Amino acid sequence: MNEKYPFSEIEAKWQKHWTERGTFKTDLTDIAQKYYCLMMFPYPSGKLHVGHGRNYIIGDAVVRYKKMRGFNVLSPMGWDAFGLPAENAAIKTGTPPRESTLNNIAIMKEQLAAWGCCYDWDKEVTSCEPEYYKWTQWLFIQMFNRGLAYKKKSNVNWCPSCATVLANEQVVDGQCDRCDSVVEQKALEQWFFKITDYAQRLLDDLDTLDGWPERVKTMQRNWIGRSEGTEIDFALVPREDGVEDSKTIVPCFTTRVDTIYGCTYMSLAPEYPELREMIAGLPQEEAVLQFISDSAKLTNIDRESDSVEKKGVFTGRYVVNPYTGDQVPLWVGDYVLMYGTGAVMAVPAHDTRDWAFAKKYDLPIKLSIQNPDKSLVLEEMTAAYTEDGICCNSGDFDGMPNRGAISAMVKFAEENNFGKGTVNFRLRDWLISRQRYWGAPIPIVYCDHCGMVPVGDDDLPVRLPENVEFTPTGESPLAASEDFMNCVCPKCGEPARRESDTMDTFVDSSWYFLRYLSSKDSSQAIDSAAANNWLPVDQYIGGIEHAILHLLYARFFTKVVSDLGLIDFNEPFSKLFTQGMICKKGPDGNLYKMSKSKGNVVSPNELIENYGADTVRLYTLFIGPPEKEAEWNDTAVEGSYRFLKRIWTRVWQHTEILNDSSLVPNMDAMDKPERDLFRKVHESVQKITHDLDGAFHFHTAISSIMELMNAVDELKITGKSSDQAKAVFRDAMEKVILLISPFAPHIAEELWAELGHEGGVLAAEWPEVIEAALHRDEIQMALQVNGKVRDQISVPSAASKEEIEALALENEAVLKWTEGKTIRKVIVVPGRLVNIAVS
RNA sequence: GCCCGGGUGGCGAAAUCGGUAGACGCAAGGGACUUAAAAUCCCUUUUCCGCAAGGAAGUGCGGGUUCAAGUCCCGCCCCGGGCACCA
Repeated sequence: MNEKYPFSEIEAKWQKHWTERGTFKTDLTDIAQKYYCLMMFPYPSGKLHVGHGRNYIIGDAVVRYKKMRGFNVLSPMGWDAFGLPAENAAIKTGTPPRESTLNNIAIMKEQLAAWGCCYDWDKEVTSCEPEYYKWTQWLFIQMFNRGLAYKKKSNVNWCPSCATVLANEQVVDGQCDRCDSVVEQKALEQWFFKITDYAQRLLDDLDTLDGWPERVKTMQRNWIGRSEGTEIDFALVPREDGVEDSKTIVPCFTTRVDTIYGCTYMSLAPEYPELREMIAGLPQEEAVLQFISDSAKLTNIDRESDSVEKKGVFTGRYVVNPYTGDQVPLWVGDYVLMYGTGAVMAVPAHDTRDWAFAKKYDLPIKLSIQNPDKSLVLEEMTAAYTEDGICCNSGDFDGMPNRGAISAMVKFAEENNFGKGTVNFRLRDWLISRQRYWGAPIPIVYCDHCGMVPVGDDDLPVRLPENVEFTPTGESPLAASEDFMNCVCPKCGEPARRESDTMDTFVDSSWYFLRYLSSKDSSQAIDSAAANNWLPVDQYIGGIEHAILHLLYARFFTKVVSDLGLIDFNEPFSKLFTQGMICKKGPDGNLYKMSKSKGNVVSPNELIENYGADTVRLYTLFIGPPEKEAEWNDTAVEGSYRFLKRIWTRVWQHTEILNDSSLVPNMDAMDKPERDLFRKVHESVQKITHDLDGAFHFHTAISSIMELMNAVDELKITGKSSDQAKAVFRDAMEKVILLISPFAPHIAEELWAELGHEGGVLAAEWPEVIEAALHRDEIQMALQVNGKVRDQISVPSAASKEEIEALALENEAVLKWTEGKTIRKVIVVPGRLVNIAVS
């Protein structure tokens, strides 16, 4: 053994060892104690930085810990390889997306290995490879056949100058990031997945996810946004010029039907399908058309925002409030989005936004809820009254408490056939088509005779053609490839055209965790038996930024695949851990999440070279609570290095003692310092095990190991120490090595072998707590007077509350601070403190 | 704007159930060892008053509950994540 800590040597040695022995290859048939640990697979963006590393290091530490606890752990890895950046790079540099992506994968794989992060690479998936996307396409077809994939018109960001669809990321302050033209909203035929059919199940099943962070479940609940309300049909008043409308009913959804007698106008979304027809030829037409095109330049966030002033325009048309028979004006409002029915009734007296809108455009306001002391006077109101109260001006419903009136009003609507009680969700269907090249082609064929036809199973995959022009031309890149577009109809065999859109990359990542179990199986998408054995995933680990979209889509896919009968579970991930991001100050001095574009990335390569992977791992885990964001500090890395070196040196100094297996600790033979260290060992084991099994608090686990090492050093062991002292020291050092091994595996393996153990640290058992070792004869307690600590006393651990109180009351400091005062109360908290309240 | 988090020393942070605020580490200062440096080891390190003993204040801000509040309640301020085509 070398006095110096030769990290490069031992890290290379053990990484090779793990690979050669297949330590992380998982036998899928052994499911008695299975543990599926999954880290969100990365997008191959280039080089990994230390911010990415947090995810994999946390995962690897969990994998190693669970292995030591005897689990058969599955830890696979893959690549979310389709996406916008590779396509943008191709436009810029000319390197085909496939080439740059595969390059990046090779680099990132090496980096993972250099970190000591180990996976079962036999099960690797790469979403841009035909072997994978064939089955993404197959799943699309299953959904199409079940009516879960459908087409409809929808708005997209459109750059009129580039003649191309833009991703939200490419729109900066309402302008195209390439040419600065003002971006518009343009309605195009798009593919959707009917996730709204699953809204209720996605909501209900959140209650079963006990292993998910509460905040993620809350975010999903709010995103799904279930609300109970009423759908009411307002009849469109016929035009005076006799032109007939194709639709004469304007349905709207409201959660506040109790206010409907105060409805004084109605607003439509600018995208309302029949809007143009409704106003054609009216004097208001020009103004409305102008308004529609102005609204198309606003983002949804601005349109929904309460801080941006809402605009609207009168259509010239009226609708009838079916409760009152009154005609109310029909407006268009930019705050109304084309979701749900695309129409909202407006009650200015009882809705803040309607109040502001009515005041701005001088629309009538009508009171329909009176407050409990009946003191509301419309003329004196300065804001909408949104509290509960009593219905007024509401016909037969007058005098009813407004909440109670809702069911009566719904009943009335149902009896008179103009409305019904219904449930509305905020969740919208998932738009999955992209007018881009670098994605899985949507496997649909358009035939003049047969219409829309899914590609047959035998003809899958629909391969992405190479040699495609990526530069924007106004069409999907695939549409320009005649070889790709021309095909024959799977049904009638006549010449047909392919769908030229590709799928959202979220589709690829919504089922990869199912594919790992049979990634090489060319006969089916999912091996049902293997999936049923291994899923749900026991532990999913990834960034909080995926709290809603990815996790919701993965849950949706799992339910669909379950409905297809391919799996017998409903939720993909039993436990979820969301880690915080690593941030660092950028060149401008501000703190940002680590990313290439902010110029604040720290590469692991140099750090690993200078300090070793174990140091980088230890520091990454030590930086702070893993669920919170953390700021990277280059100089603090040194501390982790020093600690590992210290462990190394201690073993090097005492190899003789540490190799003497005849030294066995015996609690009866220990003197006080030995007994204290022995207790500390077991307190540490208890604390660290708790940290790893609970909240994944690696940072406090590592602190505990540091404290334990401080305690070990206090024993000041030498060759002349007693056998009992040596035995306790030896026991403590073995525990230190085992406890640190999930975090710093290379040095742990090396030292474990140095101590004469065979079979590797992963095969060693995780230390068990000896309860008796935790016992103390005396405990320290604080003495407080009026909540301020005035002294510390040591009391026998078996002392009763009365005995402790008596000891406290005769304490000198207590006497001093209570002198001349009246003792009101004495509170004894065993094991902690005594508080004496005086006045 | 809406939804979800967060705010504790010079810095990263700890405090598991309302019970001794600042564990552990970084940085800084002092010292030992050394021809010297590195490495290592020891000491100090929330702020203010004090030679000291000791005392007072203190967990973003303002209020409240309690014997006791970083922790619970009400109202603000600031920072981060998400907002459906970045992944």
